Amino acid sequence: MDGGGEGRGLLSDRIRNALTDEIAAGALAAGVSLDEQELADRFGASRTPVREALRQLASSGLVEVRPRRGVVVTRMTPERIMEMFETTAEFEAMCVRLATYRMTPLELSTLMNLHEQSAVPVKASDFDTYDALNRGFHEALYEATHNRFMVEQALAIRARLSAFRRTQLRHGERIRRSHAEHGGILQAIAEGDGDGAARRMRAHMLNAASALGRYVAEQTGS
Amino acid sequence: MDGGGEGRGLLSDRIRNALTDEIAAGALAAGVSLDEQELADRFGASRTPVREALRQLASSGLVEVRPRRGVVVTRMTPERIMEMFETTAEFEAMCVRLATYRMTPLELSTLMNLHEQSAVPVKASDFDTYDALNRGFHEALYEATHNRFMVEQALAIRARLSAFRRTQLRHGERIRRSHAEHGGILQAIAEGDGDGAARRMRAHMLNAASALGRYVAEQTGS
DNA sequence: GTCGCGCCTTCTGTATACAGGAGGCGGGTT
DNA sequence: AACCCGCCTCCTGTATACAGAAGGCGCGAC
Repeated sequence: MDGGGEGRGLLSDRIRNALTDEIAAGALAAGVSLDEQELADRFGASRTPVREALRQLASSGLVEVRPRRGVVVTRMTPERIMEMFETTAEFEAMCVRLATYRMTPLELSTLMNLHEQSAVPVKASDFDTYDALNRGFHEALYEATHNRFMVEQALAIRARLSAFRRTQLRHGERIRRSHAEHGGILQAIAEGDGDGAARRMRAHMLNAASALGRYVAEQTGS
Repeated sequence: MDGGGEGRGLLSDRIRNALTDEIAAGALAAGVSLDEQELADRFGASRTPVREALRQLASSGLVEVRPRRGVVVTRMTPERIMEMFETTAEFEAMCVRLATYRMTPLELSTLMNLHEQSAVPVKASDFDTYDALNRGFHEALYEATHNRFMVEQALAIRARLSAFRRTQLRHGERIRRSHAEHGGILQAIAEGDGDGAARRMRAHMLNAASALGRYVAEQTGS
C-alpha cells in the first residue's frame, strides 16, 4: 500500500503534477533552467521519468525545451497571460454560441441547476465551492457543443490557464459579479440568442481577466 | 555530414515525424497497437527515443497511451474528423474576426499579395504550390490577430488536421472555389467587416470539410 | 590589454539493463 | 465439459551506463 492514493499512478505522472504545482505556485520561478539530474535526485527517481515529465510539461507550454540546451520554465509575461485569457475568452464565446443552438432542454436545465446551486457559495463567499461550480458551469457549456474535440480543446486551454486562475476569484466582489454574468449568459441561451450569449461570455471572461490583470500588476509591478 | 538534412535533429523527433507520416498516410491503421521494441528495431534505435516520440504523438492526439497497456493509434472515425474540422473552422473564424480589427495595412497588403500569387497555381492546377500558399494565407491571418498564444493554438489545431487535409484539395474544382472564397474573406476584411469575414471563413472551412467528407465517405463507406 | 582559439566540464540524448504488472494459456477442479 | 486458478511470458516503466554536443574557462597570440 501507499500513503493514500498519491503513489498510485506512474512516477512520471506524479513528477509532472508536482512540477506543475511548483511552477503554478511560483516555487519554480519563470526562466530558471531545470537540471534533469537535480530533479531526479530531488524526487528520488532517475532521469528517465523526469525527462518524460518535462516533455509533457513542454507540450502543455509550462516549460520550453531547447534541444541539447536544457529545459527552462516558460517566462510568463503579463502580456502573455493576457493573450491566453483573450484566447480562452474567444474560445469560450465560440463554444457558448454553438452550445446555444445545440443544447438539449435537459442540458439547459442542468446548467440552470448549476447556476442556482452556485448562489449559495456566492452568499457565503465560499471561494473553493464556487470555483468548483464555476468550473462545472463552463465545462457543461463545452459539452453542450456536442463536439468532443472542441470540448477537449477547451479543457486543454483552460488547464493551461488554471495556474493563474486560482487566485483570480479571491477578490470578494468579483465572485458576485461572476455569478451575475453567468445569469446573463444563461438568459441569452434560453432566448436562443447565440451571438448575444457569445458576447456576454466574452465580456465575462475579459472581466475575469482584468480582475486577474490587477492582481498580476500588483505582483510584478511595484 | 549526413544524408542531406534529414539526419539533423533529434532522433526522437525524426521518429515522431516518421510515425506521424505513417499514421497520416494510413500505413499504420487506426487501432493497431505500437510495440516499442518493434518500432525501435525498425528505426534502428533504442526504445528511449521511440518512447519519447510516442509520448509526443499522444499529446497531439494521434495515439493513445494506456498506462502499462501499450500505445494504440487513435481511432479516427469520420465523425471525429468532422468535429476537428468544425473546431478548426470556428477557431479560424474567430481569428479572422479579430484579425480584421487589428491588422495593419502592411499585413493586409501581404495577405493580398499571397492571394494574388496563388492565382497562378490555381490556373495551373498545381496542388502542392497552392497548398503551400494556402497555408501561408491562413497563417498570415493567425499572425494578424497579434496574439502569439492564439497563433500557437491555431497552428497546433491545424497541425492535427494536416494529416487529413492533404488529400482534400486534390479535387480539381475545389481548388478554384477555395481561391474564390479567400477573395471573399479578403474583401470583408478590407471593408472592416469582422463578423462578415468570420462568417465567410467559417463557410470556407466547412466547404473544405464537406469536400473532405465526400472523400472520407468514399474511403470508409462502400 | 584584448581578442581568439582550444581544452575541459557538464549536461543532454541515446543505449542498455533490470523489475513489476497485464494478459494469455494450461492444468486442475467441480 | 465448462469454469476458475495459477503460472508464465511479454511488454511497459524505471534505473543505470555511455557518447557527443554546448558552453565556460584559461592560455596564448597580436
